[in-house]
Amino acid sequence: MTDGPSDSPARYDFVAAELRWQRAWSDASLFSAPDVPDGSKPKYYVLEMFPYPSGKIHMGHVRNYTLGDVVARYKRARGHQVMHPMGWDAFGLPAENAARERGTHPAAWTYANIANMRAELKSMGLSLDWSREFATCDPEYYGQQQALFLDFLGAGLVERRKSWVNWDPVDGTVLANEQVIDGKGWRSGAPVEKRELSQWFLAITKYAPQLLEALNTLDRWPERVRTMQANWIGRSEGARVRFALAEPVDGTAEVEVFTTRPDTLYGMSFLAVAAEHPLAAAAGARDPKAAEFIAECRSQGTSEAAIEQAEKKGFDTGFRVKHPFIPGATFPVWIANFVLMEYGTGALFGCPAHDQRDIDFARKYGLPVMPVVLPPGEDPATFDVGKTAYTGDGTLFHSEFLDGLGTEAGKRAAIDALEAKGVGQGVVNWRLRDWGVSRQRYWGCPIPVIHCDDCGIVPVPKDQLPVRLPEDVDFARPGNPLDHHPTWKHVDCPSCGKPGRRETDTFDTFVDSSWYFARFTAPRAETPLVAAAANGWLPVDQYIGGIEHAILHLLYSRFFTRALAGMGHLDTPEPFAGLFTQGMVQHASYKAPDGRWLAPDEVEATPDGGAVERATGIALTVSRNDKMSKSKRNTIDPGGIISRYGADTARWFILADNPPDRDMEWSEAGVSGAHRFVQRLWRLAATLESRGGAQGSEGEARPLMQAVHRTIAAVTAALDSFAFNVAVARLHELANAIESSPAPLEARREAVGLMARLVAPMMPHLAEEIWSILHPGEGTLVAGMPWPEADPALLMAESMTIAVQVLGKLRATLSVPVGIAEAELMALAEAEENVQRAIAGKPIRKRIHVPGRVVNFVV
RNA sequence: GCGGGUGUGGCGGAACGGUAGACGCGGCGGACUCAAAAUCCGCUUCUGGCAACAGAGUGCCGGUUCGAAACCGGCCACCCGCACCA
Repeated sequence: MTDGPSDSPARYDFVAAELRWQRAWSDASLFSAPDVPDGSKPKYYVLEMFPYPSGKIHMGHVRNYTLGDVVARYKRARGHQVMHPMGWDAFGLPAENAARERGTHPAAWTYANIANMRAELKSMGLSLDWSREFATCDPEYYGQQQALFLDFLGAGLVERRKSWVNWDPVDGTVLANEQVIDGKGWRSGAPVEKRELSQWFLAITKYAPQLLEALNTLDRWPERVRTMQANWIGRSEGARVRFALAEPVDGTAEVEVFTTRPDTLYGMSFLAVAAEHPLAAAAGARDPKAAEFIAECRSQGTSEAAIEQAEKKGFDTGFRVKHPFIPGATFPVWIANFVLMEYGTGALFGCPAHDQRDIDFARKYGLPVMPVVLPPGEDPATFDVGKTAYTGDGTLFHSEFLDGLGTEAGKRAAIDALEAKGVGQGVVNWRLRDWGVSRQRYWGCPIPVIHCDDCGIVPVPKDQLPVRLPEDVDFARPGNPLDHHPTWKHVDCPSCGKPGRRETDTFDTFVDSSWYFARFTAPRAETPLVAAAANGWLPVDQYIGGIEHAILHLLYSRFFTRALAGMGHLDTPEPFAGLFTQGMVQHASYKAPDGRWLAPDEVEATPDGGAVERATGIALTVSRNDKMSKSKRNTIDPGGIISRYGADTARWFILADNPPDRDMEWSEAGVSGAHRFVQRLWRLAATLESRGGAQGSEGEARPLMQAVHRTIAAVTAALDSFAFNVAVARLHELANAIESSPAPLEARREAVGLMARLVAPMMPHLAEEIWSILHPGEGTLVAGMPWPEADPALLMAESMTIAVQVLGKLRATLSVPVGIAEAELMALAEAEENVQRAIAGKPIRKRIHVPGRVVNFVV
């Protein structure tokens, strides 16, 4: 048999085909969603986290949008009315960096990037409803966001208070945490200071109980994300305890602490306050050494990681507090760098024996360690702690009226006693802090308020929205361009008409991404949302994005949705009914001995698994599994892959390589393997007629149809459970089965047609191409066809393979008819030569039979 | 530091507590070709053995079970997040 008619092309021309089918889908308007689901079919809203328009799409985008597109196309085929929109998370720091570095305006830079990335996304063949596209930097979007903010204000969900920021004293700007490198400003190199600013906050903590409680209802979210959110919200029961100062300090008579362990009050050996605490300030005013220590804490960086990883340090203020229960006993007040001002009251009492941080601190500064909780089975006369605190439950001792109580009973008794004395009470404390949304930057949504000397803070009237960003801004000067713009901030007070000042802070970009999914349901509306559309489409049925958003973005969006529901904008309290978190895309990175990072195309692999620089032959340090990043130069441009191999190849490789929730490693070899499969499937269809087998008998058709229908069942189950790599494996098996099948032509034609439909969510262009080869001139699009159904009659097997074990070790396998009697099976199994040898004449004590699977003899 | 996760051949991975390694990548051998590419066929966890087969094996140590990659306890390594990166 030859390869087929000599005039048939031997290769699939994916470049022409992909463009052709993208146009056909667009002409048929297959992917546009109605404004409100019309009820003809169940609605399904698929959404991937929208991209930041950095300039080019990266592999993480390709993975994210491929996953979403598989879901969208599959659900459409399963009879859903699908909404699958796309937009741009377009505000943010990089646009300002580009403006400072290259002199391009942030808006021009951003919209040029969007144009480029839109074209790249279109080349992927995604089944998106592009008519709903918007960018968060469109005034039509951020103006509606300003309107929402005014509603938040009206609902009492906005507060203004002071908080600490990273300050670059040379550049005169606030720095993001990522702009602080080793405690220094990334551009100026100057040591970063903490500075206190008045900032806008959204009162997410008012929703803390609901946000925690409702995690139980999110049964299509990954367990780990729910756990992380629950820990982040951090509900803990404990007590607030007011310690009287031995001597009043600046008129203050007491310090309040929060503790989750009021039962251990008798083990107290010190009290510690944060460096930002008023008592610390009072100490600083009295003692230059204290002020020096506070300054040192202030250079520590504002992130929790930086604070907790820093060496534990303290300073004894000389102030003392009285114990609430022990008459006459007083304890020193320290300033400690591990106490967070934002958590609890910014002060804690130290019980070294039963808290690890406290004992580290106590050992370092020679403070007493007094055990008061006796672990089960320990002797009170001998129990002591060394370097490790005992943090578990036990029986209280050395604790007067608490002696003999267990941990829980002790907490209750201590709280009762504190309340009776009027020096404390039981409280629920939350780790969650209010959301600071102020940013001192240009490229963000202006916060729509005006400051007036007489009226105070005045909201911009809704009919004056949007508050547009000025276009003529100067990035040459350091600081916030809005603040030093000559005219923009000078406006009259809307209330009294006297000269006032615009707020020059803009919103955190997380605000932009906290409601975009709702705006997609009515992207052009003159109000932020349209209730009928939002309620019709929300919640998002399947949301897909990176695990790095497990907490902040997802929690902020949940808060926003609840707040919007509370204000009557929509009905659904939760934005995302289903969540899938994808892994990162990684690539090996290559570093030269002189510290240069080399791009993959500058590198040659060596047989021993290493790599050398192609130009010089210098051996390189290869590090596998590095996150793709510009600084390590290990990024692969998806655009190049798509033009060289086609979108289907890129999509197929990304799906085939590994489970989508795990990190994946991009490999050239894997891509070319995927492309081979694309060509092979196409050939299967294109050469069907010429491959012989037309004379095959009807009897040979049945095994092939069984294979096809088993594949339908397996691929359906795999797609339902996000096991896309397994779906790919099953389709490989089916291709193998079709190629080697002697079935007649018609059966093979049917098999290839069904295969095309199964492949369609993953490789949509190839599916159309194959379908059009099999059904020339019909003009039907696979993208509009229903999902194939597996025929139960073809799923039944005639025989099965049973594993035969002796003592759990495999000794033989048996192929038996499906309906075989147990006794007959046991006899056959026992008669096997290998089984007999393993039994070695010993009596069989037990026979275990797992139907359809295994027989195990216990001797 | 705190919180969360992951770990299976040379590589990516598959496996309702029931035949570990499906499927693919890579490699080796062969066919076709003047040759190459493309394509096709075979082998490919490790050790011993011509083979039949036997032993070992899912990060490490221990446990539960007739049977553990999966369940439990204790470790190790790596990855993600930590509130102004998006």
